[in-house]
Amino acid sequence: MISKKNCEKEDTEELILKAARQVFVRKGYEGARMQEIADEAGINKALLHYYFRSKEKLFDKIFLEAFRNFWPSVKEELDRGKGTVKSLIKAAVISYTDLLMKMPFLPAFVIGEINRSPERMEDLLLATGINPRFVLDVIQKGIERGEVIPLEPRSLLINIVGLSLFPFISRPLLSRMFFESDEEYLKFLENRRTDLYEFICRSVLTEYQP
Amino acid sequence: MISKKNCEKEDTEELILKAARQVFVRKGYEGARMQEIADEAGINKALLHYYFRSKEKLFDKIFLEAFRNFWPSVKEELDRGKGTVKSLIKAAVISYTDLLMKMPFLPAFVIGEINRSPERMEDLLLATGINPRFVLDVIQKGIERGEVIPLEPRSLLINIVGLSLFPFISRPLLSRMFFESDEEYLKFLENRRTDLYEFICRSVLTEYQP
DNA sequence: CATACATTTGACCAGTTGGTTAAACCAAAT
DNA sequence: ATTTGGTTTAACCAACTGGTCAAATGTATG
Repeated sequence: MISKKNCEKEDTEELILKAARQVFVRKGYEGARMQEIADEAGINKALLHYYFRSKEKLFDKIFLEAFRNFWPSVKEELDRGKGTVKSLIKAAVISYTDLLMKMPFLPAFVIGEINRSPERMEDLLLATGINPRFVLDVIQKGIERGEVIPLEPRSLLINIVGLSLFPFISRPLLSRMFFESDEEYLKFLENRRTDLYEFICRSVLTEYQP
Repeated sequence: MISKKNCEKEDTEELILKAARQVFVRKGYEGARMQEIADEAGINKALLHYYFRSKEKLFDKIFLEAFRNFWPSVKEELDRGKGTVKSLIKAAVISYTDLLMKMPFLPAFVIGEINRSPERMEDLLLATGINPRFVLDVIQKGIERGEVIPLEPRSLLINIVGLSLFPFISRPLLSRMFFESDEEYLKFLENRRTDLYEFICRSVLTEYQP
Protein backbone atom coordinates (compact mmCIF):
# COMPACT_ATOMS: atom_id res chain seq x y z
CA MET A 1 0.00 0.00 0.00
CA ILE A 2 2.81 2.36 0.80
CA SER A 3 5.62 0.39 -0.78
CA LYS A 4 4.21 0.89 -4.24
CA LYS A 5 4.05 4.62 -3.92
CA ASN A 6 7.50 5.05 -2.48
CA CYS A 7 9.58 2.54 -4.43
CA GLU A 8 7.97 0.76 -7.34
CA LYS A 9 7.09 3.83 -9.41
CA GLU A 10 7.27 7.57 -9.19
CA ASP A 11 4.44 9.22 -7.34
CA THR A 12 1.68 9.79 -9.88
CA GLU A 13 0.61 13.04 -8.33
CA GLU A 14 4.06 14.52 -8.71
CA LEU A 15 4.22 13.14 -12.24
CA ILE A 16 1.04 14.99 -13.13
CA LEU A 17 2.22 18.20 -11.49
CA LYS A 18 5.46 18.08 -13.44
CA ALA A 19 3.58 17.64 -16.71
CA ALA A 20 1.05 20.33 -15.82
CA ARG A 21 3.86 22.73 -14.99
CA GLN A 22 5.44 22.11 -18.38
CA VAL A 23 2.24 22.62 -20.35
CA PHE A 24 0.62 25.43 -18.36
CA VAL A 25 3.75 27.53 -18.12
CA ARG A 26 4.44 27.29 -21.84
CA LYS A 27 0.89 27.66 -23.14
CA GLY A 28 -1.05 29.45 -20.42
CA TYR A 29 -4.43 28.46 -19.05
CA GLU A 30 -6.41 29.00 -22.24
CA GLY A 31 -3.86 27.39 -24.52
CA ALA A 32 -3.27 24.31 -22.35
CA ARG A 33 -5.21 21.10 -23.03
CA MET A 34 -5.93 18.49 -20.39
CA GLN A 35 -5.20 15.79 -22.98
CA GLU A 36 -1.75 17.23 -23.59
CA ILE A 37 -0.98 17.24 -19.90
CA ALA A 38 -2.11 13.63 -19.66
CA ASP A 39 0.08 12.66 -22.62
CA GLU A 40 3.05 14.52 -21.19
CA ALA A 41 2.56 12.60 -17.93
CA GLY A 42 2.06 9.35 -19.81
CA ILE A 43 -1.30 8.64 -18.22
CA ASN A 44 -4.99 8.60 -18.96
CA LYS A 45 -6.91 11.85 -19.10
CA ALA A 46 -9.46 10.58 -16.58
CA LEU A 47 -6.69 10.15 -14.07
CA LEU A 48 -6.05 13.86 -14.12
CA HIS A 49 -9.57 14.45 -12.91
CA TYR A 50 -9.16 11.72 -10.34
CA TYR A 51 -6.24 13.55 -8.71
CA PHE A 52 -7.24 17.16 -9.41
CA ARG A 53 -10.93 17.56 -9.93
CA SER A 54 -10.88 20.18 -12.64
CA LYS A 55 -8.59 22.05 -14.98
CA GLU A 56 -9.00 25.16 -12.90
CA LYS A 57 -8.07 23.39 -9.66
CA LEU A 58 -4.95 21.95 -11.26
CA PHE A 59 -4.07 25.27 -12.78
CA ASP A 60 -4.48 27.11 -9.50
CA LYS A 61 -1.95 24.81 -7.89
CA ILE A 62 0.60 25.37 -10.64
CA PHE A 63 0.03 29.09 -10.77
CA LEU A 64 0.32 29.64 -7.03
CA GLU A 65 3.55 27.66 -7.03
CA ALA A 66 4.87 29.68 -9.98
CA PHE A 67 3.92 32.91 -8.30
CA ARG A 68 5.79 31.91 -5.16
CA ASN A 69 8.94 31.01 -7.11
CA PHE A 70 8.58 34.25 -8.90
CA TRP A 71 9.42 36.10 -5.74
CA PRO A 72 12.95 34.91 -5.24
CA SER A 73 14.54 34.62 -1.86
CA VAL A 74 16.30 37.93 -1.85
CA LYS A 75 15.70 37.98 1.85
CA GLU A 76 18.29 35.35 2.76
CA GLU A 77 20.94 36.86 0.53
CA LEU A 78 20.09 40.25 1.92
CA ASP A 79 20.48 39.13 5.52
CA ARG A 80 23.95 37.91 4.72
CA GLY A 81 24.76 41.39 3.37
CA LYS A 82 25.12 44.51 5.47
CA GLY A 83 21.59 45.73 4.89
CA THR A 84 22.81 48.36 2.47
CA VAL A 85 20.94 49.26 -0.68
CA LYS A 86 24.04 48.41 -2.65
CA SER A 87 23.91 44.83 -1.40
CA LEU A 88 20.15 44.76 -1.98
CA ILE A 89 20.60 45.66 -5.62
CA LYS A 90 23.27 43.02 -6.03
CA ALA A 91 21.20 40.36 -4.29
CA ALA A 92 18.08 41.14 -6.29
CA VAL A 93 19.73 41.26 -9.69
CA ILE A 94 21.69 38.07 -9.08
CA SER A 95 18.78 36.15 -7.57
CA TYR A 96 16.52 37.06 -10.45
CA THR A 97 19.04 36.33 -13.17
CA ASP A 98 19.88 32.96 -11.63
CA LEU A 99 16.23 32.07 -11.21
CA LEU A 100 15.27 33.09 -14.73
CA MET A 101 18.21 31.30 -16.29
CA LYS A 102 16.74 28.12 -14.83
CA MET A 103 13.09 28.99 -15.50
CA PRO A 104 13.03 31.33 -18.47
CA PHE A 105 9.31 31.01 -19.19
CA LEU A 106 8.20 31.83 -15.66
CA PRO A 107 7.77 35.60 -15.89
CA ALA A 108 5.88 35.62 -19.19
CA PHE A 109 3.56 32.99 -17.75
CA VAL A 110 2.85 34.82 -14.52
CA ILE A 111 2.42 38.15 -16.25
CA GLY A 112 0.17 36.67 -18.90
CA GLU A 113 -2.08 35.18 -16.26
CA ILE A 114 -2.31 38.20 -13.99
CA ASN A 115 -3.36 40.18 -17.05
CA ARG A 116 -5.90 37.55 -18.08
CA SER A 117 -7.65 37.66 -14.73
CA PRO A 118 -6.53 40.54 -12.55
CA GLU A 119 -9.36 39.82 -10.10
CA ARG A 120 -7.43 36.83 -8.80
CA MET A 121 -4.59 39.04 -7.61
CA GLU A 122 -6.33 39.99 -4.39
CA ASP A 123 -6.74 36.41 -3.21
CA LEU A 124 -3.38 35.43 -4.63
CA LEU A 125 -1.45 38.07 -2.74
CA LEU A 126 -3.23 37.03 0.44
CA ALA A 127 -2.58 33.34 -0.20
CA THR A 128 1.14 33.80 -0.74
CA GLY A 129 1.52 36.26 2.08
CA ILE A 130 4.19 38.01 0.10
CA ASN A 131 4.81 41.54 1.16
CA PRO A 132 7.80 43.57 0.14
CA ARG A 133 7.69 46.08 2.91
CA PHE A 134 11.03 45.08 4.35
CA VAL A 135 12.70 45.73 1.00
CA LEU A 136 11.11 49.16 0.82
CA ASP A 137 12.34 49.78 4.37
CA VAL A 138 15.92 48.98 3.37
CA ILE A 139 15.68 51.53 0.59
CA GLN A 140 14.06 54.14 2.86
CA LYS A 141 16.82 53.70 5.45
CA GLY A 142 19.39 53.99 2.65
CA ILE A 143 17.95 57.34 1.67
CA GLU A 144 17.95 58.63 5.26
CA ARG A 145 21.52 57.42 5.71
CA GLY A 146 22.58 59.25 2.55
CA GLU A 147 23.65 56.11 0.75
CA VAL A 148 20.96 56.63 -1.86
CA ILE A 149 19.79 59.82 -3.55
CA PRO A 150 16.27 60.92 -2.62
CA LEU A 151 13.70 58.97 -4.61
CA GLU A 152 10.47 57.06 -4.29
CA PRO A 153 11.42 53.62 -2.86
CA ARG A 154 8.67 51.85 -4.83
CA SER A 155 10.02 53.36 -8.00
CA LEU A 156 13.50 51.96 -7.43
CA LEU A 157 12.15 48.55 -6.56
CA ILE A 158 10.01 48.46 -9.70
CA ASN A 159 13.01 49.50 -11.77
CA ILE A 160 15.16 46.73 -10.34
CA VAL A 161 12.55 44.06 -10.94
CA GLY A 162 11.58 45.39 -14.34
CA LEU A 163 15.16 45.57 -15.57
CA SER A 164 15.74 42.02 -14.37
CA LEU A 165 12.63 40.49 -15.87
CA PHE A 166 12.18 42.36 -19.12
CA PRO A 167 14.94 40.67 -21.15
CA PHE A 168 13.37 37.31 -20.34
CA ILE A 169 9.80 38.37 -20.94
CA SER A 170 10.65 39.77 -24.35
CA ARG A 171 13.27 37.23 -25.26
CA PRO A 172 11.62 35.96 -28.45
CA LEU A 173 11.50 39.52 -29.75
CA LEU A 174 14.81 40.89 -28.50
CA SER A 175 16.77 37.81 -29.40
CA ARG A 176 15.73 38.02 -33.06
CA MET A 177 15.84 41.77 -33.25
CA PHE A 178 19.26 42.49 -31.86
CA PHE A 179 21.22 39.25 -31.92
CA GLU A 180 22.45 36.70 -34.41
CA SER A 181 21.29 33.69 -32.45
CA ASP A 182 19.62 32.70 -29.22
CA GLU A 183 22.97 31.46 -27.92
CA GLU A 184 24.43 34.91 -28.41
CA TYR A 185 21.45 36.30 -26.52
CA LEU A 186 22.14 33.92 -23.66
CA LYS A 187 25.70 35.21 -23.45
CA PHE A 188 24.31 38.72 -23.35
CA LEU A 189 22.08 37.76 -20.45
CA GLU A 190 25.06 36.30 -18.60
CA ASN A 191 27.06 39.52 -18.94
CA ARG A 192 23.99 41.51 -18.00
CA ARG A 193 24.26 40.19 -14.46
CA THR A 194 27.06 42.64 -13.69
CA ASP A 195 26.17 45.32 -16.27
CA LEU A 196 22.75 45.73 -14.78
CA TYR A 197 24.04 45.94 -11.24
CA GLU A 198 26.38 48.75 -12.25
CA PHE A 199 23.69 50.46 -14.32
CA ILE A 200 21.42 50.74 -11.31
CA CYS A 201 24.11 51.63 -8.78
CA ARG A 202 25.46 54.45 -10.95
CA SER A 203 22.03 55.97 -11.03
CA VAL A 204 20.94 55.85 -7.41
CA LEU A 205 23.96 55.52 -5.12
CA THR A 206 25.46 58.80 -3.94
CA GLU A 207 28.99 57.45 -4.09
CA TYR A 208 29.72 54.68 -6.51
CA GLN A 209 33.05 53.69 -8.06
CA PRO A 210 33.17 50.30 -9.77
CA MET B 1 -23.72 51.64 -53.39
CA ILE B 2 -21.28 54.12 -51.96
CA SER B 3 -23.70 56.42 -50.22
CA LYS B 4 -24.71 53.76 -47.75
CA LYS B 5 -21.17 52.98 -46.73
CA ASN B 6 -20.15 56.57 -46.26
CA CYS B 7 -23.17 58.16 -44.68
CA GLU B 8 -26.01 55.91 -43.57
CA LYS B 9 -24.07 53.69 -41.18
CA GLU B 10 -20.54 53.14 -39.94
CA ASP B 11 -18.36 50.99 -42.12
CA THR B 12 -18.92 47.40 -41.03
CA GLU B 13 -15.33 46.38 -41.63
CA GLU B 14 -14.06 49.06 -39.29
CA LEU B 15 -16.77 48.10 -36.79
CA ILE B 16 -15.49 44.53 -36.77
CA LEU B 17 -11.88 45.59 -36.47
CA LYS B 18 -12.71 47.78 -33.51
CA ALA B 19 -14.47 44.92 -31.76
CA ALA B 20 -11.72 42.46 -32.62
CA ARG B 21 -9.12 44.84 -31.25
CA GLN B 22 -11.01 45.09 -27.99
CA VAL B 23 -11.44 41.35 -27.53
CA PHE B 24 -8.11 40.09 -28.87
CA VAL B 25 -6.01 42.61 -26.99
CA ARG B 26 -7.73 41.86 -23.70
CA LYS B 27 -8.02 38.09 -24.00
CA GLY B 28 -5.33 37.01 -26.44
CA TYR B 29 -5.75 34.69 -29.37
CA GLU B 30 -6.58 31.57 -27.37
CA GLY B 31 -8.93 33.30 -24.99
CA ALA B 32 -10.84 35.26 -27.63
CA ARG B 33 -14.09 33.89 -29.08
CA MET B 34 -15.42 34.76 -32.49
CA GLN B 35 -18.91 34.94 -31.01
CA GLU B 36 -17.77 37.53 -28.49
CA ILE B 37 -16.24 39.64 -31.22
CA ALA B 38 -19.47 39.41 -33.20
CA ASP B 39 -21.52 40.43 -30.17
CA GLU B 40 -19.17 43.32 -29.40
CA ALA B 41 -19.60 44.50 -32.98
CA GLY B 42 -23.36 43.95 -32.82
CA ILE B 43 -23.42 41.67 -35.85
CA ASN B 44 -23.85 38.05 -36.84
CA LYS B 45 -20.98 35.65 -36.39
CA ALA B 46 -21.16 34.56 -40.03
CA LEU B 47 -20.47 38.12 -41.06
CA LEU B 48 -17.10 37.98 -39.42
CA HIS B 49 -16.14 35.15 -41.73
CA TYR B 50 -17.56 37.04 -44.65
CA TYR B 51 -15.17 39.94 -44.08
CA PHE B 52 -12.19 38.08 -42.66
CA ARG B 53 -12.12 34.48 -43.67
CA SER B 54 -10.83 32.95 -40.46
CA LYS B 55 -10.03 33.75 -36.85
CA GLU B 56 -6.34 33.57 -37.64
CA LYS B 57 -6.63 36.00 -40.57
CA LEU B 58 -8.52 38.48 -38.41
CA PHE B 59 -6.09 38.05 -35.57
CA ASP B 60 -3.07 38.56 -37.81
CA LYS B 61 -4.47 41.91 -38.90
CA ILE B 62 -5.00 43.05 -35.32
CA PHE B 63 -1.67 41.75 -34.13
CA LEU B 64 0.37 43.32 -36.92
CA GLU B 65 -1.36 46.62 -36.26
CA ALA B 66 -0.67 46.29 -32.53
CA PHE B 67 2.94 45.42 -33.17
CA ARG B 68 3.38 48.48 -35.35
CA ASN B 69 1.83 50.78 -32.75
CA PHE B 70 4.04 49.16 -30.23
CA TRP B 71 7.07 50.72 -31.87
CA PRO B 72 6.28 54.33 -31.26
CA SER B 73 7.47 57.06 -33.55
CA VAL B 74 10.55 58.01 -31.64
CA LYS B 75 12.12 58.83 -34.96
CA GLU B 76 10.16 62.03 -35.58
CA GLU B 77 10.68 63.30 -32.07
CA LEU B 78 14.32 62.39 -32.35
CA ASP B 79 14.82 64.28 -35.60
CA ARG B 80 13.47 67.38 -33.94
CA GLY B 81 16.12 66.93 -31.23
CA LYS B 82 19.86 67.40 -31.67
CA GLY B 83 20.60 63.72 -32.23
CA THR B 84 22.03 63.44 -28.74
CA VAL B 85 21.51 60.40 -26.56
CA LYS B 86 20.00 62.67 -23.95
CA SER B 87 17.25 63.70 -26.34
CA LEU B 88 16.85 60.09 -27.44
CA ILE B 89 16.17 59.00 -23.88
CA LYS B 90 13.67 61.80 -23.39
CA ALA B 91 11.91 61.09 -26.68
CA ALA B 92 11.69 57.35 -26.00
CA VAL B 93 10.44 57.60 -22.44
CA ILE B 94 7.87 60.23 -23.29
CA SER B 95 6.65 58.52 -26.46
CA TYR B 96 6.21 55.23 -24.65
CA THR B 97 4.49 56.67 -21.61
CA ASP B 98 2.09 58.66 -23.77
CA LEU B 99 1.35 55.68 -25.97
CA LEU B 100 0.78 53.32 -23.05
CA MET B 101 -1.40 55.74 -21.18
CA LYS B 102 -3.73 55.57 -24.17
CA MET B 103 -3.34 51.84 -24.81
CA PRO B 104 -2.43 50.23 -21.50
CA PHE B 105 -3.12 46.64 -22.56
CA LEU B 106 -0.96 46.77 -25.66
CA PRO B 107 2.38 45.56 -24.29
CA ALA B 108 0.98 42.62 -22.32
CA PHE B 109 -0.90 41.55 -25.44
CA VAL B 110 2.09 41.75 -27.76
CA ILE B 111 4.40 40.07 -25.30
CA GLY B 112 1.91 37.33 -24.58
CA GLU B 113 1.56 36.56 -28.25
CA ILE B 114 5.24 36.60 -29.14
CA ASN B 115 5.75 34.14 -26.32
CA ARG B 116 2.88 31.96 -27.51
CA SER B 117 4.32 31.60 -30.98
CA PRO B 118 7.87 32.87 -31.26
CA GLU B 119 8.16 31.37 -34.75
CA ARG B 120 6.02 34.16 -36.11
CA MET B 121 8.57 36.75 -35.10
CA GLU B 122 10.74 36.23 -38.19
CA ASP B 123 7.92 36.97 -40.63
CA LEU B 124 6.54 39.68 -38.39
CA LEU B 125 9.79 41.61 -38.20
CA LEU B 126 10.10 41.38 -41.96
CA ALA B 127 6.48 42.44 -42.50
CA THR B 128 6.78 45.53 -40.32
CA GLY B 129 10.18 46.45 -41.65
CA ILE B 130 11.06 47.76 -38.23
CA ASN B 131 14.74 47.98 -37.57
CA PRO B 132 16.24 49.90 -34.71
CA ARG B 133 19.69 50.32 -36.19
CA PHE B 134 19.45 54.07 -36.37
CA VAL B 135 18.70 54.21 -32.65
CA LEU B 136 21.71 52.04 -31.91
CA ASP B 137 23.78 54.34 -34.12
CA VAL B 138 22.75 57.38 -32.12
CA ILE B 139 23.93 55.64 -28.96
CA GLN B 140 27.18 54.49 -30.56
CA LYS B 141 27.93 58.03 -31.74
CA GLY B 142 27.13 59.29 -28.27
CA ILE B 143 29.73 56.97 -26.81
CA GLU B 144 32.39 58.02 -29.33
CA ARG B 145 31.59 61.66 -28.67
CA GLY B 146 32.00 61.11 -24.95
CA GLU B 147 28.40 62.03 -24.16
CA VAL B 148 27.71 58.54 -22.87
CA ILE B 149 29.88 56.24 -20.78
CA PRO B 150 31.16 53.16 -22.61
CA LEU B 151 28.48 50.48 -22.74
CA GLU B 152 26.77 48.02 -25.03
CA PRO B 153 24.26 50.10 -27.07
CA ARG B 154 21.78 47.23 -27.23
CA SER B 155 21.86 47.00 -23.46
CA LEU B 156 20.94 50.65 -23.02
CA LEU B 157 18.14 50.40 -25.54
CA ILE B 158 16.70 47.33 -23.84
CA ASN B 159 16.89 49.10 -20.50
CA ILE B 160 15.03 52.12 -21.81
CA VAL B 161 12.27 50.05 -23.37
CA GLY B 162 12.03 47.67 -20.44
CA LEU B 163 11.79 50.44 -17.88
CA SER B 164 9.09 52.12 -19.92
CA LEU B 165 6.98 49.03 -20.52
CA PHE B 166 7.30 47.06 -17.31
CA PRO B 167 5.02 49.16 -15.10
CA PHE B 168 2.24 48.70 -17.64
CA ILE B 169 2.86 45.01 -18.25
CA SER B 170 2.73 44.26 -14.54
CA ARG B 171 0.12 46.81 -13.63
CA PRO B 172 -2.43 44.38 -12.13
CA LEU B 173 0.27 43.10 -9.80
CA LEU B 174 2.15 46.29 -8.97
CA SER B 175 -0.97 48.37 -8.53
CA ARG B 176 -2.34 46.04 -5.84
CA MET B 177 1.00 45.32 -4.25
CA PHE B 178 2.34 48.80 -3.74
CA PHE B 179 -0.57 51.19 -4.06
CA GLU B 180 -3.88 51.91 -2.40
CA SER B 181 -5.85 52.16 -5.61
CA ASP B 182 -5.45 52.03 -9.36
CA GLU B 183 -5.96 55.79 -9.50
CA GLU B 184 -2.96 56.26 -7.23
CA TYR B 185 -1.00 53.97 -9.52
CA LEU B 186 -1.95 56.12 -12.49
CA LYS B 187 -0.59 59.17 -10.70
CA PHE B 188 2.61 57.27 -10.08
CA LEU B 189 2.88 56.49 -13.79
CA GLU B 190 2.41 60.16 -14.61
CA ASN B 191 5.25 61.23 -12.34
CA ARG B 192 7.36 58.39 -13.68
CA ARG B 193 7.62 60.20 -16.99
CA THR B 194 10.26 62.53 -15.58
CA ASP B 195 11.61 60.26 -12.83
CA LEU B 196 12.50 57.61 -15.34
CA TYR B 197 14.19 60.05 -17.67
CA GLU B 198 16.41 61.24 -14.84
CA PHE B 199 17.02 57.70 -13.61
CA ILE B 200 18.46 56.67 -16.96
CA CYS B 201 20.40 59.86 -17.62
CA ARG B 202 22.12 59.74 -14.22
CA SER B 203 23.35 56.29 -15.03
CA VAL B 204 24.71 56.65 -18.54
CA LEU B 205 25.46 60.30 -19.32
CA THR B 206 28.98 61.46 -18.47
CA GLU B 207 27.77 64.86 -17.39
CA TYR B 208 24.28 65.23 -16.08
CA GLN B 209 22.86 67.87 -13.80
CA PRO B 210 19.04 68.00 -13.57
C1' DC C 1 -40.43 46.83 -62.19
C1' DA C 2 -36.71 43.64 -62.87
C1' DT C 3 -32.11 42.35 -62.76
C1' DA C 4 -27.62 41.95 -60.64
C1' DC C 5 -24.81 42.24 -56.94
C1' DA C 6 -23.07 42.87 -52.38
C1' DT C 7 -24.44 42.39 -47.56
C1' DT C 8 -26.57 40.06 -43.63
C1' DT C 9 -28.77 36.39 -41.26
C1' DG C 10 -30.37 31.91 -38.86
C1' DA C 11 -29.64 27.28 -38.99
C1' DC C 12 -26.49 23.99 -39.16
C1' DC C 13 -22.04 20.99 -39.02
C1' DA C 14 -17.84 18.57 -37.70
C1' DG C 15 -14.20 18.61 -34.55
C1' DT C 16 -12.60 19.64 -30.05
C1' DT C 17 -12.73 20.12 -25.00
C1' DG C 18 -13.44 19.47 -20.11
C1' DG C 19 -15.51 16.24 -17.55
C1' DT C 20 -18.04 11.60 -16.15
C1' DT C 21 -18.84 6.68 -15.48
C1' DA C 22 -18.65 1.94 -15.01
C1' DA C 23 -15.71 -1.50 -15.31
C1' DA C 24 -10.95 -3.41 -14.84
C1' DC C 25 -6.69 -3.70 -12.31
C1' DC C 26 -3.75 -4.41 -8.47
C1' DA C 27 -1.58 -4.62 -3.97
C1' DA C 28 -2.41 -5.58 0.79
C1' DA C 29 -5.36 -7.48 4.60
C1' DT C 30 -8.56 -11.25 6.18
C1' DA D 1 -8.68 -17.67 -2.09
C1' DT D 2 -11.52 -13.82 -1.20
C1' DT D 3 -12.40 -9.40 0.02
C1' DT D 4 -11.31 -4.58 0.25
C1' DG D 5 -9.99 -0.14 -1.23
C1' DG D 6 -7.34 2.80 -3.79
C1' DT D 7 -5.76 3.36 -8.66
C1' DT D 8 -6.17 3.25 -13.75
C1' DT D 9 -8.47 2.82 -18.02
C1' DA D 10 -11.61 2.93 -22.31
C1' DA D 11 -15.71 4.61 -23.74
C1' DC D 12 -18.73 8.07 -23.58
C1' DC D 13 -21.22 12.77 -23.14
C1' DA D 14 -22.77 17.51 -23.32
C1' DA D 15 -21.23 21.95 -24.34
C1' DC D 16 -18.62 24.78 -27.05
C1' DT D 17 -15.98 26.53 -31.16
C1' DG D 18 -14.62 27.88 -35.67
C1' DG D 19 -16.55 27.65 -39.83
C1' DT D 20 -20.20 26.89 -43.75
C1' DC D 21 -24.41 27.54 -46.52
C1' DA D 22 -28.56 28.60 -48.53
C1' DA D 23 -31.87 31.82 -48.06
C1' DA D 24 -33.19 36.63 -47.16
C1' DT D 25 -32.43 41.51 -47.35
C1' DG D 26 -31.09 45.60 -49.14
C1' DT D 27 -29.40 48.70 -52.94
C1' DA D 28 -27.91 50.69 -57.09
C1' DT D 29 -28.64 50.18 -62.18
C1' DG D 30 -31.13 49.05 -66.72
